[in-house]
Amino acid sequence: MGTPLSRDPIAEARRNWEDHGWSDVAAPMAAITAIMRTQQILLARIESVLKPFGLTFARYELLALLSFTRKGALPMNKASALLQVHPTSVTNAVDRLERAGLVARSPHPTDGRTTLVGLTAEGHTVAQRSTSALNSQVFSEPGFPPGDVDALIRILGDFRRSAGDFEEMP
Amino acid sequence: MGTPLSRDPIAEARRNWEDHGWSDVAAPMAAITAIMRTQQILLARIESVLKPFGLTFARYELLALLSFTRKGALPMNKASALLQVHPTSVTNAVDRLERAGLVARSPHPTDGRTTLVGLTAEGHTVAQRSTSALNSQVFSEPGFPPGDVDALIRILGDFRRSAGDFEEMP
DNA sequence: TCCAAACGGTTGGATGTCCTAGTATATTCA
DNA sequence: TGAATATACTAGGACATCCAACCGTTTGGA
Repeated sequence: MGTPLSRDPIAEARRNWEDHGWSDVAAPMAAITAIMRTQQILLARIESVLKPFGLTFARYELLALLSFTRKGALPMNKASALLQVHPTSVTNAVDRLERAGLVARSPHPTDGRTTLVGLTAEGHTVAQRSTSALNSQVFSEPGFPPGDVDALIRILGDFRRSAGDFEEMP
Repeated sequence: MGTPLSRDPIAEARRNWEDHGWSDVAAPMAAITAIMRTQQILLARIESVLKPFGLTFARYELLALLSFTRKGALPMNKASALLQVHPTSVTNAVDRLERAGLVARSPHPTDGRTTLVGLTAEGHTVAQRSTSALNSQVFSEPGFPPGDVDALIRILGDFRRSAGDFEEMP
């Protein structure tokens, strides 16, 4: 995040789209590009808060997910489904968290294909502390006023449902 | 995007946050997580459309940016500023596009530090064709109704301005 | 005129994404 | 009962992100 540009590059792109005769898709293009940029900004903020815990957002999400389960453990395929990432991304995160001593793999008691990933005591502590940090440093000042937060939840919930993420009705 | 989950994992996470006493930040957390997931879905759609052109979104954005300049060329530092990515990301993209014959580097006429990156004839063609494909396959059916598109543009524009992206007032 | 500071771009590295392909295990169906 | 199919997870790889550090060039000020 260097010095601000004097003009909004996405508004500029939208004008370019309109100038080229693509007016009917200029607004969706701008909205989608704005989502990309907003994610990038938020990810950078989140990662700077997590860095002192030795975490990235991907690793944090797995720790947080585990911390909300009853036993602090999940089958890896379940983690992949709930985090909505490819199984190889879960393998990567578990590898790194295991190496850091925050989780441990264990075999499933009855299914030889399945590996459980569970929080260690230290993993539980780091999950709690990093969540506190995110709550106070990112989520309490998200950069959106409350009305916009509610609008985003509705708009992006509708989008995710229509994209096939889940079936729950509002 | 496998089979839909029966429940919205982000709504679930929000309930977890509320159950743990973090009600005041549960909604922003859900909004931010939804932005992350929405970006991921959109990126996957965009990349599947670009794949037949041998492009990724990062490479496409650079080609598109160049195609809107007068001479089809820009200094690399300018590209970095306008695309809002780190200079090393531009180096990476230029390397790959140059290798594919879609752009070429050239020295700046008067500033020995500066490298220009310009579209080749083939790069120009690929930029046009891939933009057409995105317009017809992604931007014409973004997954958001028009009212939501306008709301996103306003909300995310306000966010990006307050994050220091640009100074232009609405 | 010279030097320190800044700029531009690269290199090497860490990280995480998903793809393809492989192996081990479980399930289903004939 | 056995074979085909499906599932779970991994390995190797391509890709793109940004960080830290470096080198060459330009700029500005003493």
